[in-house]
Amino acid sequence: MKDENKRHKILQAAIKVFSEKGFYNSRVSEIAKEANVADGTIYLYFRNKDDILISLFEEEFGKIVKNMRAALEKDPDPLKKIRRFAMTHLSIVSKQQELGEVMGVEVRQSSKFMKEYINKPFIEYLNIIRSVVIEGQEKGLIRKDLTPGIMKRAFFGALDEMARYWVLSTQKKHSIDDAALQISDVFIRGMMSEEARENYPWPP
Amino acid sequence: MKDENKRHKILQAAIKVFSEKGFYNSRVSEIAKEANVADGTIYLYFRNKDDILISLFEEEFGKIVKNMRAALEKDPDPLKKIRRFAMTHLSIVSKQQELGEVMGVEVRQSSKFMKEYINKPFIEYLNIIRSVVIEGQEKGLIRKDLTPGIMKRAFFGALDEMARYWVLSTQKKHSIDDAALQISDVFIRGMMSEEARENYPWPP
Amino acid sequence: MKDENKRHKILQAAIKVFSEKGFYNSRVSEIAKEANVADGTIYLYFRNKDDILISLFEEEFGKIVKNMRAALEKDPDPLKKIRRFAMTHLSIVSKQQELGEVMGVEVRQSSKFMKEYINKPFIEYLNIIRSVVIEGQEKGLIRKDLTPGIMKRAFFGALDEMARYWVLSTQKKHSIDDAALQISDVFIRGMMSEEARENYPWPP
Amino acid sequence: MKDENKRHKILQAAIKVFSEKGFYNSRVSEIAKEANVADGTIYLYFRNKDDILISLFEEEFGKIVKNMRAALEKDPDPLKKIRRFAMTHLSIVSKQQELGEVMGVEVRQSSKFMKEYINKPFIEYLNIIRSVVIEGQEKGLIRKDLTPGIMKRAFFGALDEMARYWVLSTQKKHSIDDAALQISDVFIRGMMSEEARENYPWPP
DNA sequence: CATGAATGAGCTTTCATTCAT
DNA sequence: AATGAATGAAAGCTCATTCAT
Repeated sequence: MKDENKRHKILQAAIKVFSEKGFYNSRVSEIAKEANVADGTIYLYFRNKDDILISLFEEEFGKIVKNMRAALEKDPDPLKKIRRFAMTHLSIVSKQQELGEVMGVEVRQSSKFMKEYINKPFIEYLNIIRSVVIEGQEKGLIRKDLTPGIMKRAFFGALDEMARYWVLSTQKKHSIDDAALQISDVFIRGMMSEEARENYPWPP
Repeated sequence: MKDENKRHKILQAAIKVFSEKGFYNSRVSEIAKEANVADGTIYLYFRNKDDILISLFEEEFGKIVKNMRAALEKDPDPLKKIRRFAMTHLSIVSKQQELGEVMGVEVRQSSKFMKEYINKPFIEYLNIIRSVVIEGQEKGLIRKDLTPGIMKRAFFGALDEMARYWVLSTQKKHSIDDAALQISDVFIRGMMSEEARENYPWPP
Repeated sequence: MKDENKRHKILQAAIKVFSEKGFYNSRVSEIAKEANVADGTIYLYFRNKDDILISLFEEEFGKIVKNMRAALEKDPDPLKKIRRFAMTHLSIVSKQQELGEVMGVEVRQSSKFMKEYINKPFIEYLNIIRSVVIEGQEKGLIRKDLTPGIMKRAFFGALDEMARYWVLSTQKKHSIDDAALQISDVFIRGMMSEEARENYPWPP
Repeated sequence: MKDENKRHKILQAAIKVFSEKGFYNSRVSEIAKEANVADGTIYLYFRNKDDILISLFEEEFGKIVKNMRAALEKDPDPLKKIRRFAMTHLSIVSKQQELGEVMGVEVRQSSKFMKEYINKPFIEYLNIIRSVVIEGQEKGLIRKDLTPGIMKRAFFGALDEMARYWVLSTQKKHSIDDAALQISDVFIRGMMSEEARENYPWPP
């Protein structure tokens, strides 16, 4: 198993095939064909079909988590971080549509057993939002009566549903950036503390 | 009618089985067993396995849409309608956990062909939110720079992600009502127009 | 699973196919074809391919054990029982050549796990010989310094090797009855006690 | 010779692996691993997997035949030769358990095509017994009404079944030497001519 | 209308064998 | 000569669907 490159080729092929047909309607042989390898070769790099999806999440989602963290470091302001999260998230999805499709569509489908595996990086991703919310609360910018654990899911859910729509719809009605701005704007205003609203008006 | 009753029994069985194992990991024979009918009987009422899921959505979702419309009519105030939507949505999900699970988990998984069928009642459901947002904008309560089509998805997505978490998690950390209140509160404050904020303070 | 007859048909087909190609070189689809059923039908009656072989042994060998016991009851004399065992054994094998082939050839090949299952009726069969030897010893006809557990295997092995040769060879050099007589004769004379040799001359 | 040495290493590995799992449940890659060579290397020394087993028999069985012949030469007396055959056979099996296991278990399993190859040295081995029987008959020690071809199979079968039991059973009930003595003793007494019994009493 | 045994297409996965290095 | 990654044919098994009863 010299060829780390081949593993990557298979994962890329899997993203494409899964995004087109969904996990359960995808055939291992289609992935092999798309990756220009023999069916058997897949099994040199992955234990089984499930393992392809799991690896996809662990590795690709891992990268995304890393990139997101890097993107947010630029902004010291938690409120701006929220906006940036939205922009970055939807930009990732729009740039890697197929990956986005697999993420958004497939995360929820697999058997509950698989969900455990998949959830790890996913929860990590969600917790980026949670950290920002907590940071905002500590700095007095976000209302303390809001539960960070609820906010992280609400915000992610809002973006994710939007992304799914955008990715699946053939004619893109709304600009994806516009959606990111509107959604983050609503969340920021909605979560802002009273003091912040006076001293630190939004939009900046 | 004996007929209609058996069809219903099958659909109820399908909800249970799909919610436990997911569509692709459910066997037609399991649904038959759960419904206390023979495998073949299923095919007297449904064209095929896909048709069971499609019918599930059309019929069960249809009821939900109807109930939601009825629930919102009680409130003339668009902002309160938003809160009520959240409360009702999460209450439906928590009361009919299995159906909620199927809705949340399965809507997104099936082949794109099926999605079209499933989408119809789903879009209708989303458009309830859209109408409320438009109504709010017309009454000057909601900012006019927000796109109703984006808001409907963002709000639904926020609630849905929360519902999914709540439904799948074994130990329910957050009260589902609390989540509904916080999420709707953030959206209402976030979407409110400047004038409304002065004349019509939130929470009421 | 109404049709007990169909199960039997499959087992008969399996005997034929296994005897021709050996267990590992037999295809489930070949058995299905030979039995005039669909591939899937096999799995309504048997858990898997292994289960076919296991069932074959449990059921067919069971019958043989029963028949052998019945055959031996006719003779009160242990020495004559030994001869009859040989005659009956080789006659079973020669009449049901294919079954004999599967028995002789396949018993020893399967994984050690399977062997346990298969061994049960086999040991039972061997123990028929053991009982006869013990009976002979009690009656003073067979030397007491011979271990019944060794004799049972030696005698069975002698017959079995002969049967295997006879079954596999295309041109049958030796008459199978002649072989049965010679082998049992050698064992009887060889195991006889000194007193028996005087009072109870062999052949009778 | 480096070459011949590697070939030998592979055969030794094959004996080990085949004896543990059986031919069909053994993987070529396992043999390669056990022999510390690459998978592909095996195919420099053997045509295919079947060829490994065939070579095993031809070469290892060949040695055994040679050793057995040498062992028997020490005894001029055919009856003693029979006893020595039993002792030597079971001692070989007990000393080279793994090889014995492969011999006993695998000889009979492979496809009929393979059997032809395997049978050659096997028949040769059997014919050692045959020669002894004939020699015994010529010297008037063994009854002339016994067919040497039947006796060779019966005697070998008796020993082989014992060996198989001894090799496969984890707790060895019977001493292997004791078994060899008892079995050969029964055969010798059983085959002895009347005159020999008087002039040449057994045991010597 | 209802049944459930039977079907067989089609899937994932394995593994003996090859061949570029 | 030696390697071991790559191959792809082939097999066991599943399960949606049918249809004789």
